[in-house]
Amino acid sequence: MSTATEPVPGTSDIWSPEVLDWCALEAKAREVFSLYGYSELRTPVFERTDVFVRSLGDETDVVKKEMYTFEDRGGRSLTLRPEGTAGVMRAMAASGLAEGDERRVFYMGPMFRGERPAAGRRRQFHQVGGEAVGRCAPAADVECIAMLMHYLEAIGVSGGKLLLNTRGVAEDREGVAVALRTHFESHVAGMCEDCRRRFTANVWRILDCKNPDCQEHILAAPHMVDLLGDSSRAFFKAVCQGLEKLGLAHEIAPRLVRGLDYYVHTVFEVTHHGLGAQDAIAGGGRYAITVPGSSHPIAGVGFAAGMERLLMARESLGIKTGAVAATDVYVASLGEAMVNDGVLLASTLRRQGIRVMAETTGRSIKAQMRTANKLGAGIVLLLGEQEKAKGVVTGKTMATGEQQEVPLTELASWVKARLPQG
RNA sequence: GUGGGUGUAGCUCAGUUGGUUAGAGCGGAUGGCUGUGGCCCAUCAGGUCGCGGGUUCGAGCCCCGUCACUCACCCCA
Repeated sequence: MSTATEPVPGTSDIWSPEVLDWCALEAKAREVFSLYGYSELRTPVFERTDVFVRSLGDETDVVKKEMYTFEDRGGRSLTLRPEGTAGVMRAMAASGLAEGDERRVFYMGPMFRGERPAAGRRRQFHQVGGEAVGRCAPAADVECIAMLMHYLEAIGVSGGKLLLNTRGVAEDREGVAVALRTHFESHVAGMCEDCRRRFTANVWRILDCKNPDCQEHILAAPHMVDLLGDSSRAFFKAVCQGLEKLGLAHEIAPRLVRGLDYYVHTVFEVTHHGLGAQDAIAGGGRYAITVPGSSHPIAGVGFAAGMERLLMARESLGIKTGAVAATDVYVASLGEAMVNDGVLLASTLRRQGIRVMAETTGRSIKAQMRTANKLGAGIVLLLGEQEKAKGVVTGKTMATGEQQEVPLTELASWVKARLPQG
């Protein structure tokens, strides 16, 4: 409510039980990705700025206006990672990736972009992604996409639409650019300001423009696939065939180019209805990235999925992790003098693997019972002067209301026998 | 960065054409005779009406600014 206690715009506090949904996404990621030979990699949350500028391309929106960049005390320019791939490639180069070596890693964690927040868009958001480097082959792309679709299925996100396109090999790009410029040359004057700039800076991106004034010319533009050389076309065709072989439905999206410059060949996106205007839940493609300080480009294919959006998709499908009771057992201490005995009792039971909360103030028994009920405790253990004198506690099963005196020596097994899972 | 919507109790929201002590539901605390939860009843706590100016005899209601949230554009996860 108060401005001072509000988290910074575009960031948020994630409380239980929502955290349980996050844990479920993370657990499934580790489970599914390991089936494909991927291992987890944790890279720093910030990198030297040029790691991103060089990898993503300095004409991209991310680099131009969305990065959180700052100087450290030594005057180095550092940047909070706006995506995961660049850092992963830097780590690959740092660890010494041998020629011909193949590596598969996955990651998950926060990313940062200084954009205006909206539905499904935060300044700190979270991605789970995977990268397979060292092989440039259509089957590698197919497997990467297959793994992503497998993951979506595993977390219950059905109904996603896979969009596919190709950007071809680097050698073809100049030819494509020339063809696109030729097409747009006569129309560019009547197009939007961004497109006029893109025309000289990065023609490809014109295809991405959503401005209605530009649509007519964009729709008339030649399709990417038709402008590419034979080898690029063959690669793309092989990817499509591979997906068909696995029964993975996909739709060719001729104008899908994606926002980052490092992509070559295959690019893809998975969209999902019912998320609001930001309907992409995952995206990726094949890339060739030369990290600063390294002479060879690293070839790979990867994807990233937005965890917030996966959660939104799941919610729109009615999937929700149920709230879990805060505790199984509540120790009610009758009177302040009994509190320490109650705390000791709780401590003992926890060593037996039982979830216990103990009264700390010795309020009225009524108040304690209300608390126990609210916490969802299945069992309440009452500890008063009477019980202490006899070496027992009064155990009450909340669902039935029945209660009995239980000797301390038998307490752990008595409780365990009455817990949900035994 | 641009535009729209919103901002009243911990939460969800009422609040009449500006009018005096700002309300409800939920939640919370306590109690309903000796040491017992849920249902019910009662009492209590809790609000600088986002913040700052202005208009007015008088502002939660009107005006301006500002901050925040939210949605959309741009772009993407």
